[in-house]
Amino acid sequence: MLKKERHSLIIKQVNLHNKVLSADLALQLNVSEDTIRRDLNEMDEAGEIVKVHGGALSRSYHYPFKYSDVYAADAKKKIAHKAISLIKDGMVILTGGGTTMIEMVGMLPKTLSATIFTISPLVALQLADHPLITVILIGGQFSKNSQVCVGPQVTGYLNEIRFDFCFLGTNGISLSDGVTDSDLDIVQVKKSMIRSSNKLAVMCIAEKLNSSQRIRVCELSQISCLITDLDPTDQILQAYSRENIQLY
Amino acid sequence: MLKKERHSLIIKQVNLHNKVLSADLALQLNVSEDTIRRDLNEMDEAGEIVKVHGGALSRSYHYPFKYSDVYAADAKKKIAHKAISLIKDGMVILTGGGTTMIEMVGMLPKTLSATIFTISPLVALQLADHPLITVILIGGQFSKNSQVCVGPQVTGYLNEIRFDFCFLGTNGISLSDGVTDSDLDIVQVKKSMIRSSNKLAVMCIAEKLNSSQRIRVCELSQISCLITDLDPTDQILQAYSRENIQLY
DNA sequence: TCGAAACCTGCAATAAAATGCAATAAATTT
DNA sequence: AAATTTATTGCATTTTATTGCAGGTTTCGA
Repeated sequence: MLKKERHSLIIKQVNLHNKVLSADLALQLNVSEDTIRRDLNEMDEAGEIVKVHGGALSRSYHYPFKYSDVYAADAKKKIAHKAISLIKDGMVILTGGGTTMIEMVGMLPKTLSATIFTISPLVALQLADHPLITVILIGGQFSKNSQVCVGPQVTGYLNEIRFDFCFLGTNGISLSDGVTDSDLDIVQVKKSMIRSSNKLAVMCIAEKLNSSQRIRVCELSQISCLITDLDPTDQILQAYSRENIQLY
Repeated sequence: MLKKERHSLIIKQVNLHNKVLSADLALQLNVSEDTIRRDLNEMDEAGEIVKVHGGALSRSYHYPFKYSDVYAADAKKKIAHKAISLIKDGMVILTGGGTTMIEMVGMLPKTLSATIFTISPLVALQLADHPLITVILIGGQFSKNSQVCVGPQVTGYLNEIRFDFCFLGTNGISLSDGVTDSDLDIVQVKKSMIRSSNKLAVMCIAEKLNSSQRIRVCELSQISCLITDLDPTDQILQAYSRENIQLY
């Protein structure tokens, strides 16, 4: 039994059950628990699973989305705060998902009246106690990774409507590649979202600036506003300003 | 049971009910209350929940609570458990919202493969870590009261598809009025859901049996299965059995 | 204020992990 | 092909983690 072979079997197990016990794996794969532990540690290093005492968990299981966002929470709050200033009474807005977005809608003033279309169930739920905002959840296949709706149902639906403003979070933005993402389904939806909106605001924490993912979402020229946790006068941002992007 | 696994389960409970009691968790997860307390303390440290005397609260929603208000999840668990036994591999299922429903999908065995359409964002989210179930969230206007999607978008969409089974919770069911509800938007959606499904399973806790709300959802004759927390042989249920309803 | 319930602390039993080491298996070089 | 290096594995030992329990203390709600 090759090590790689073992690893792929372990991944399968983890994906299927969301958890594995070292002892079980040792028995199944007919190696010592020490070997399994070493395997799990390597796979944890590689980010494939999360090693815990006694075994391992799938990443999605270990970090229940809602609270994984202690990460860079301050930055996201700052961004959310700036984003809100762009929203005016009566606007029809389209939003993606992500912790920053959830943070943002949670901070919307109770006196603001607007219509928000979203592909994110969490965004909708967050708005459940807002008195004046009408929420339309755009349905489709639910992507378990990103916890938003994707697929042809979503893109087809988006074709029929025009929005004032589209708010998107991103994991990659750079001068050379524009806005990029790692999941093809998401990218297709984001492209539709951008196409259907008059203006596009991209929200990005500073550390993701000038980094790229695999798949292109859009060019810099399509962005109206770039919202980061940095000061708009920050050196790093000036190159984006030259692309006709309004900085916040 | 892995410690982190327990933590994940606890977070789910907290998100679902906004609060948990240590004693309940100890029973459910089959560990001592001391262990639960240690878990809750750690999770509080990590910022995932808020520990309070007697249990824990969700971070986003921590109001003080008394010992007196214990949520009656037991009945709902029983119902959920019975409902699951109706679901077979490969089925295409439609579900409404409500805590019982969320409880149910959370308990679905990881080896079950099925397609679940739902109007409830919470149901979709609850299924995010299920390896084999395809989730389609049906979009539309998000109803803030009931936390599900309603409106013409939903009913229109439902017209196009046929489902094997529809699962609905209800607040009112009686011999004279059939299934009833208090929210017109919801009722319209429920009617569509029933029309699009071959079979209808209604889930109802015992105390709601033989009670009526304002607006009619459907006749008893349209119900295939009635799932309660009572024993199917219970006296109260026999009248329903005479209506050709299968009792669970 | 009182009694019950929940809490905390330290302790012991058990289980899992880390570490160092030797044996074997693969890969690489000569 | 032989020799050398490197990687992998299992085992023994030590260290750490997890858990339940006993006890004394605090908190809660009536």
